Amino acid sequence: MIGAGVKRGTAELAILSVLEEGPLHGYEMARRIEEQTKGALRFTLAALYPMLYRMEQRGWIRGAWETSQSGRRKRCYRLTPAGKKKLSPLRKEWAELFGALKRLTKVAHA
Amino acid sequence: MIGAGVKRGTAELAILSVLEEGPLHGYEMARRIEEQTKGALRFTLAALYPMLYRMEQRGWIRGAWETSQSGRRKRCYRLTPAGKKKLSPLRKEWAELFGALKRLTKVAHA
DNA sequence: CCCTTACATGTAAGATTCTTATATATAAGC
DNA sequence: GCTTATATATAAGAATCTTACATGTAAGGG
Repeated sequence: MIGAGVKRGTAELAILSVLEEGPLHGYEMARRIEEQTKGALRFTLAALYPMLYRMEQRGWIRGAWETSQSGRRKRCYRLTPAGKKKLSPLRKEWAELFGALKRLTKVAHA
Repeated sequence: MIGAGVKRGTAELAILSVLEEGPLHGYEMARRIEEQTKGALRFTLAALYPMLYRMEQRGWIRGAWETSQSGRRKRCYRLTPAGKKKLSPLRKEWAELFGALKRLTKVAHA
C-alpha cells in the first residue's frame, strides 16, 4: 500500500472522483477507492469521515441521512455543482504534478 | 504553480532527486527544483530548511558547512548511502500513486 | 557612498491532513 | 449467543505545509 506521506492530499481527489459516478456513503467510498485502485490507495474511515465533513463545509459535497429498509442509517453524499466544478482544475493540478515529478526524477508513468 | 494540498509530500522526493545529481545547498536546491519543473513545483525556503534538517536526522542526507572564496557560508548537503537506497522505493511508491489515481479518476499522464 | 537586489539561512505561529486508538450500534451468519 | 461485516464518529498526536519575521553578506547601479 502507498504510504501516508506520499498519498497525502489525494483523499479530496479520490472522494470527488468516486462521487462523480453517483451518490455514496462513506463506508462504501472507502471500499470503492480500495477496489478501483486494486488496494494501492486505501483510506481508513477515521481519515475519511472528518474529510467528508470538511468537504461539505466547503460546499463541494452534500450529505443526507438515509435509512435503508434494513434499518441502518447512512449518510449519503453527492457532488454539488461547486464540487463538479472543482474536479476539473484539481485533476489538472495533479496531472501537472505528475509531469513535474517526471521531469525532476525518474518516476515511471504507469 | 501547483497548490499546497496537492504537492504535499513531494519535497522529500524532490530533494533526494536533485541531490542525486550532486551535492547542493538549500537555496540552490529550491532554484533547481523550480527550474527543472518549469516553475510548476516551487518550495519556499521556509519549508525547505526544516525539511533538510529532518531528512538529515533520518540519515538520508548529510550537511556540511562550507565557506566560498567570496566569504559566504553555505550548508552543502549530499546523499548518504541510506538516502540513495531510499530513493528507489520512494520513486516506486510515487509511480504506484500515479497509477492508482489514473485508475480512480481521469488524471492525464503528461 | 548608499540603496536595492540577489544570495543564504533560519525561526515561529498556525492550518491541514494524516495516523492509531477508542467508542457506539445494527445486521447477518453460524 | 458469538463473531464478522456494516456504519459512523471522536480524540490525541505526528508530519508537512503556509505566511511572517529575523539576520547577514555580496554585487551592481546611481
